Amino acid sequence: MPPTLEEVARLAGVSRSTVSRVINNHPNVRPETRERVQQAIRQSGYRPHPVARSLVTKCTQIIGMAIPEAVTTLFTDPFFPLLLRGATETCNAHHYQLLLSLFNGPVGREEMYQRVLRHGYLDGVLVASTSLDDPLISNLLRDQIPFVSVGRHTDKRVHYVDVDNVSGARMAIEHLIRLGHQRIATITGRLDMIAGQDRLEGYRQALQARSIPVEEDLIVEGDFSESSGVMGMQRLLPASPDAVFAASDMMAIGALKALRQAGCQVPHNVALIGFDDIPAASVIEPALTTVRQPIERLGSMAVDLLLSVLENSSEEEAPTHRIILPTELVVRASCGSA
Amino acid sequence: MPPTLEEVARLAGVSRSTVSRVINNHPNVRPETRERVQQAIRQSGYRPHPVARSLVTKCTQIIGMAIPEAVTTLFTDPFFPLLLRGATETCNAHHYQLLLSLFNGPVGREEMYQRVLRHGYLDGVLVASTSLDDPLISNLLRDQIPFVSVGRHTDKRVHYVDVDNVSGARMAIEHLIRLGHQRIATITGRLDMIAGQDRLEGYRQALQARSIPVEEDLIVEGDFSESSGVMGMQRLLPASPDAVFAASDMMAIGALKALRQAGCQVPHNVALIGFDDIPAASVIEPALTTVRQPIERLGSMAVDLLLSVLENSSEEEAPTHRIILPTELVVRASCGSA
DNA sequence: ATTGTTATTGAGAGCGCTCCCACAAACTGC
DNA sequence: GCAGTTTGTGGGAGCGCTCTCAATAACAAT
Repeated sequence: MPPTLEEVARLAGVSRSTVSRVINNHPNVRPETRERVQQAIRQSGYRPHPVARSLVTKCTQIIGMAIPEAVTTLFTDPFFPLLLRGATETCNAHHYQLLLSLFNGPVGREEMYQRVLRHGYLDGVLVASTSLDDPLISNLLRDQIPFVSVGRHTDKRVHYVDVDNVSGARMAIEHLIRLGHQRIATITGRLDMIAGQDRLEGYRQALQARSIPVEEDLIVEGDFSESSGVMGMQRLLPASPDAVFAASDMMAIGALKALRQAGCQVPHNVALIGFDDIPAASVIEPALTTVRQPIERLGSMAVDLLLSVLENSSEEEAPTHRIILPTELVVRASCGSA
Repeated sequence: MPPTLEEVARLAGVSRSTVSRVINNHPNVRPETRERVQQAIRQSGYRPHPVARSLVTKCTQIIGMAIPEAVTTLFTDPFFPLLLRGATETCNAHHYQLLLSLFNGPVGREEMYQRVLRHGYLDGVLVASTSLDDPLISNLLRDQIPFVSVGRHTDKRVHYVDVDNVSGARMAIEHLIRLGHQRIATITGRLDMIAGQDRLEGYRQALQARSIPVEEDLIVEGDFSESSGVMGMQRLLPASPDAVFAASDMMAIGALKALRQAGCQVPHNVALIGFDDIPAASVIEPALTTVRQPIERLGSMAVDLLLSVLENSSEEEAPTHRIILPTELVVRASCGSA
């Protein structure tokens, strides 16, 4: 049985309250008393019982990371592990804990929501990779649970952090234009996710900025997965693009396979560019030019933002925070060189 | 303010105790009463407060996943995400939660241990990818915190789940032998980790079973990382092996790069085989023959085992559980065909 | 010396729940 | 019909902590 406050108090010859003050660094404790109490704490090996503390303070120092479906997709690329890593590191630094909630599909989603998020142990929630109409977001808003979305969201009330997908995609396309490509196609990501939309938007913006017409038959919709890259590329072939921007590296890899099958050389016949910079991108032949995102920092900033939201949650209406991190073009072999 | 037991009780015209019985499915509640209480629960939208409950039951329904350093390594391959996925899924099924504790390096390790594991919210802990002498394990044993190791451990008291690394490696080598290779080299994993040792052991066993002498200059030590694969291969080249077994796919990819640089064709001059079956394995050229492990099941079984340990923790001395899952050889292009 | 102020401490309530115990009511058996 | 169960219910203590409030001690100001 671990020692309790009471026992430490007895050991130090003071009251429970005084020990509590020492533990929580309250002022108004005489230095001698403080020292005596600390001695008793050390001697007894006392550690505060977090559950008991939470019961009265109403906060657990635990935040949740909620990831709705799409789990299978997520696990094939390093987005998720890196995000997690950034988040846990920042959590550690602030003495918070991270609780992982992967919602595996819509089955039991509502039950899970109720059990885990609504009334759970959590002080706040990080929400990653939701589609735009995900009920999770609206539920959290309705129940007034403090949360931060990893990924831009259109609802005005949602705090979020995101990478600059629009300008990342624009950079990719501008690079292709600089290399002299004219018929630039794109395989988009899921268009019910804001990242998919934004990368497409960047594609459009870059072309328009150079007054290159946007041809709808150079745009096919994918879902970020490799197989959708294969299929997308196959549908794109008749339009004979001279460059392809895939909205994810996995799709770029799929496109590469499809191109090979069709007897097209990359970058000789068709230039190829991806998005994400997954480890495989530098390993495949030819190495993939792509857009890198600061995912780890994204996770880290998401936690920081959530903690600041938590801090001000009692205050008057705080403004909604929106943080956008820059992306970076990583030039490799897959689109040749100028 | 969410409703409490007390309020539900008042609403149903019964006592707190009776509502508690209904919630916890105790028998000895008259059906009519039970119905009336359930009505009140529904009406008030009551949900039990997990923290308050934990304070008295002494369990939180939360288990921790502790991963000591090596985080960087871990995040480059899909071991970690898959393990996490298997674990969370099983947790969900049992209405447990998973708390993630990544120990980023030895800095603050002790502090972290104290804060998170020793006196924390956790009912039990899953420990993954420790080295054999990791103080984490001995600390957990000393403090009698229920835990399960993901990865075999030599201490008799440690419950663990693992994949059969020995037989996986043996299968790989046997495959190479079947293809007629004689000078089979290996780049080992970290030999302070049991997985590294076991894969080397499998290599040895397979050779000895066919009475092929084990030459020490055909064995170089790596650390699972790509760069150690490059370096390992370079050191191996003078011994002119005709086949190489890398104890991880990342190292195999590194070895491939080194071989290419040295002007060696895979599989033409040298056969190459990896371990893990990471996504990149099927993408690179030539596609990598490798040993696949049921990682997701590993995570799932680890949780199951931990929960059963938790259940019997009050019982008399329960036996130590050791679970070994089979691995599977995935034949691709990198070691040619018979 | 007397009042006012501030630093230091302890007592006690209470967070929302579970669970033991007591009690009443209903039921058994001889 | 009365002791001896069994079943359903409520009262109350208590889990380990925080926090308000009152009490005391110490000290400055009049």
